[in-house]
Amino acid sequence: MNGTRDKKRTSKKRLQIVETAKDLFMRFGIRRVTIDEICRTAGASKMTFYKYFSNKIALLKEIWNGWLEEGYRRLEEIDGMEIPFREKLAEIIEYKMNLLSEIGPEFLDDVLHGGEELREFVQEMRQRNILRFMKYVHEAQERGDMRAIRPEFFLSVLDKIQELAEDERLRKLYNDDMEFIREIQNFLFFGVLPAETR
Amino acid sequence: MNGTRDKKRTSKKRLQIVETAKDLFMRFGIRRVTIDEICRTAGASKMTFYKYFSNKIALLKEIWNGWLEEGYRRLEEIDGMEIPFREKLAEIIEYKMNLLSEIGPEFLDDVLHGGEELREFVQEMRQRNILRFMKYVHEAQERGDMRAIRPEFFLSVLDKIQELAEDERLRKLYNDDMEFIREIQNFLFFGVLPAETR
DNA sequence: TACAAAATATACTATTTTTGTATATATTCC
DNA sequence: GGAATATATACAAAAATAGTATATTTTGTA
Repeated sequence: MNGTRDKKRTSKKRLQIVETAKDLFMRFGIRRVTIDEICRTAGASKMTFYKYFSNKIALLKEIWNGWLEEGYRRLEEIDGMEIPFREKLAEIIEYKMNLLSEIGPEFLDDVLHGGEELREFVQEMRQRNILRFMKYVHEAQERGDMRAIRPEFFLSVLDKIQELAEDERLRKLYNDDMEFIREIQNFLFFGVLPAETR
Repeated sequence: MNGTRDKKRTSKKRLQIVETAKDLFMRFGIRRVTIDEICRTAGASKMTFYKYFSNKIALLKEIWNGWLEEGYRRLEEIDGMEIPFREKLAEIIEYKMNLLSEIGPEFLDDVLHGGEELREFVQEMRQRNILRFMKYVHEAQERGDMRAIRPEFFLSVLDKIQELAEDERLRKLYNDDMEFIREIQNFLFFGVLPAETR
């Protein structure tokens, strides 16, 4: 009577429910997707759903958590690579922006304007995320890889840049997404001054 | 007391409601979008909505009708162009496929699996559409622009081809949409045999 | 300015959807 | 065969949505 917990977390139907929900949430946001619809699409019965999750929010939290974990793993993976810091930063930004565009604006909207509980959860997760990343930035500065700006400032800048990246009208001014991403990266790395003056 | 009807159909808010609904319907389908949401997004009050439309279906019918009218116009426009018939057909197909991909699968799903009334309406519109197109095909055959296949058969073929075009897995096998569309066009024009044997 | 048309705000009821649970049955897989 | 897992169905409670009534405000224009 040991592996019960583990079995529960890896059951076939459970995984199917999670994957289906992920897909639907990403396409339509959260409020537009009903539990019934998730079950139908996943080919699972409602009872099975409630066996594993107490409600839609619980399921959502698990999905969100999964993304964060994946993000941590990716961060460490990138950090372990034998490339200059600048390229590491570029990798991280690209990863984040791709994830963001996959997740889609509807999803983020619903999370941020959803109920109190969800907003709190996201805030908390964000906080933990930030702490990890701050440590990372600090180490980079110690090594001399980054200018001595305050980590808190850097994080706020990243937030603003993310907002920029989500601006559709802006994005449309570029021929393709890569060009847009590169522009953002270059600005982040070098600022606005031409190379000679630096 | 004359232009009342016209004024009603061209009122600013009315147009805004229609445009907003179009956008939301195309992105999320019909059932996922509430009247309240349309009003909020359009910056109109619910009373204004009900002044112009009796319900969501009525609004939808108007939108659908608009697309059909646009389609007719485009058909005539293409027909009037000074290009070979083959290219006209290519233009028509491209137009249809683009419209279809803009509309999105969620929309079509909801229309087809929606209530009785809506299905009937769509059937009726389709019927009218088909009659017009049949006439077009017939004329082309009279001019010798098309092989003498039966127009009904040709229409069924087009239906099947449209189903093909909507198959995501198939589409993914091509580098880009244009290559995919061209493959379909070529098949439609020339069949499967190589040029020498024709 | 003054009027009529158009739009809004608010509040409310009826309807429909969705949620979450209970119960009895079926399937799967050691 | 038996435990774990999944299902079907039906149902009450809760929540969302639709649609209406009434009173007020904004807007265009004669």
